[in-house]
Amino acid sequence: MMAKKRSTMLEVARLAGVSVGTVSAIVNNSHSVRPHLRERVEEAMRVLDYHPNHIARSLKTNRSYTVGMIIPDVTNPFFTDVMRGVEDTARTGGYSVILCNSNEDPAQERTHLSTLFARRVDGILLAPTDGHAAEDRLTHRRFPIVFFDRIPTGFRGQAVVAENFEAAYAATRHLIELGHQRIAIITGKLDLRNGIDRLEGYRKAMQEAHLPIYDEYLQRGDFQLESGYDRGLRLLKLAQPPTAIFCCNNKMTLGLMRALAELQVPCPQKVSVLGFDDFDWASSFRPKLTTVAQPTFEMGKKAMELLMRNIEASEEGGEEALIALPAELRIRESTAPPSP
Amino acid sequence: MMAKKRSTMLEVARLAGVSVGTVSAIVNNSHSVRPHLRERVEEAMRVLDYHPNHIARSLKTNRSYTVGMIIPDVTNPFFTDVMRGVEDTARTGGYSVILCNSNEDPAQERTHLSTLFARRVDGILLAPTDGHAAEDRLTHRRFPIVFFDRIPTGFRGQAVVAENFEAAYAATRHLIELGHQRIAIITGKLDLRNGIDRLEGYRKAMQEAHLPIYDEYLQRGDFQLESGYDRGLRLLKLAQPPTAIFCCNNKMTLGLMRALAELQVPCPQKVSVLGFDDFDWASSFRPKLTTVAQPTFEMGKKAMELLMRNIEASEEGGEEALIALPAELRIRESTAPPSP
DNA sequence: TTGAAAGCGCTACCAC
DNA sequence: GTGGTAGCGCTTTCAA
Repeated sequence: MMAKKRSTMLEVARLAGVSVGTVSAIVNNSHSVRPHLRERVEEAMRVLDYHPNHIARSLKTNRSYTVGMIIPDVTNPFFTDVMRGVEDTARTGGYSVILCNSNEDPAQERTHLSTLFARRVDGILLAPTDGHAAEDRLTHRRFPIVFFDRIPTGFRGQAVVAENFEAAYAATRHLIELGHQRIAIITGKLDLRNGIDRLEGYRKAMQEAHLPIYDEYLQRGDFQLESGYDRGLRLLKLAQPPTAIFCCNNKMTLGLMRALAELQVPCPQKVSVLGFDDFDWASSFRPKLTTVAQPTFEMGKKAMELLMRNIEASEEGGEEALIALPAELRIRESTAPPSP
Repeated sequence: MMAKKRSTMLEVARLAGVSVGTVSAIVNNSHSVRPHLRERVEEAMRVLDYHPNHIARSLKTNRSYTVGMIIPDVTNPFFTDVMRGVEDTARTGGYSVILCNSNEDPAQERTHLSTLFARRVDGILLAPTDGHAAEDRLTHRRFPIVFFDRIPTGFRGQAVVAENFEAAYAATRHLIELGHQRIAIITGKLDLRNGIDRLEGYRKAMQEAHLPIYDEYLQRGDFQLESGYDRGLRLLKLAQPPTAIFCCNNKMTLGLMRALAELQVPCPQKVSVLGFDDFDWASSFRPKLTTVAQPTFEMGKKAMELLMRNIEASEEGGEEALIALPAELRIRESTAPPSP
């Protein structure tokens, strides 16, 4: 069941009684063609069900108009929301995107990276699984690559992220203003700058308010559901449990909520929960989750725009660019003043 | 910041003092080459950091080793779970997958379809947004395409789906056995076979139990969150509301739960909820959701395997194939006997 | 076993 | 504005 033989530009040209150059001009809108010719050509394309052969074009132009996007977790709505922004922008710019899932596994990330190079993608969008992706980047230096959401510590290059520090600061402030004093945090991976920045935002707010940060209140997670569940359990079983928990991403927040339910700890009556990342489902929860909403679609859009500029730029362009997008605190029902 | 110029097969050939044919033979292992030549060539490839140009090969062989996958909603974990199965299998077979999001919009679906054709993907995996995709398929007859999850009514071709009828029947039976008599359903799109089959499974169980199906209890949704919310509200505000609701996909179930919360209707005390599609988050809910779990990863795997066979098959193969995978009822806390 | 050469379908350049 | 044509890098005959 092979694809049936497709018609070529030459066939279209013959049927319309013009040259391939003219057909090409019409397909690419490269220069103007007299209306009646254009019409005839368009008719011929319709008749022959002509679809331009992208492969041939790529060979000639040395551009595949395809980019690769590697994300750590396809089942996380944060990343798929970003993907929507990427795809939207890509389509507008005439690019397709090959989506790869690294499953939070550095080895899979590497494999995908080299597959993408072999496929001659014009550029790559990457949310790395750990802090070592920079090395890969160096290996392929001068190749258009834009990081998003997550960037390795000490990274220099092009990236689009949220204002993680500011957002975490604002989130913690909200908890403090509610009257909480015993505020815990479940952090993300700390070899990634978003993980660190969120922790630092929390730290600054706590210090400013002269609130102590107990070691047991600082739980290190890894952005995955299990770690939220596990650290949550640990926190709740403390002799002196926190009255509020700031949880650094959506998956971990889900795990945390599971832990609360299991221990029958009422939220927000007994403990307030504030999660990073908003998602469709956050407001379907009981209680509705208070969250920090990142501008996901926007992040994808900006990242893809940056990448396209990057690709289109001449050999020169190696300029660094770190775009930080503001996030928004959405106060709902999972945060409340501590019970007396 | 263009990718740096890559070396070509001709350059390798020259450096090694052989012809391009010989280099090609070595790269593809197509026929044997004398050891000392092979060595010289391999050395040259190393020196020049040669990577075969996949694009040029595709142009010649008319195979891109890329497939397209079109799903209606990237943010729906059901589809991304299927995607994981697809990607896994694709990688093993040497294929890459271009993921496209139609956003439940037939127009976007069409656009993607033609982009994919232009890119000369070797085949397509499709979960259509409506019942008309078949037409497109006819247009591109003999092109390897495998449907999954959703298939247009009256469709003939290759597809992988869940045993929707059986699963819906079992789900409804569960509700009936719990003692419910007033059981409502929020259906999916009814021009898609999965939507219909789930409705029919429900219908059969109801009829067998001699339970009436009131018109107001049969609410037609469209697989999107809003419709679950809206139909849920409608159902709950009925003079005689149902004591159990069977909701035909995950997104709508979320909407339904939101409606319940808003109206402060306790679940399962006042009304039981049984949702189609299981997902990570289902068990983080309060109450934990009783669901029908489809074998998502498996579905992706099977669909990709079918597609690859399809692609590899000679012109002959037009055999139809409808693979139906069993689904599993996961009883948790959102279903209980009706209150007296 | 190896080399020479003809394209794959398209773009881009140069005449006209 | 339009047509002719030379490749892009590779695979694949066909001779030698």
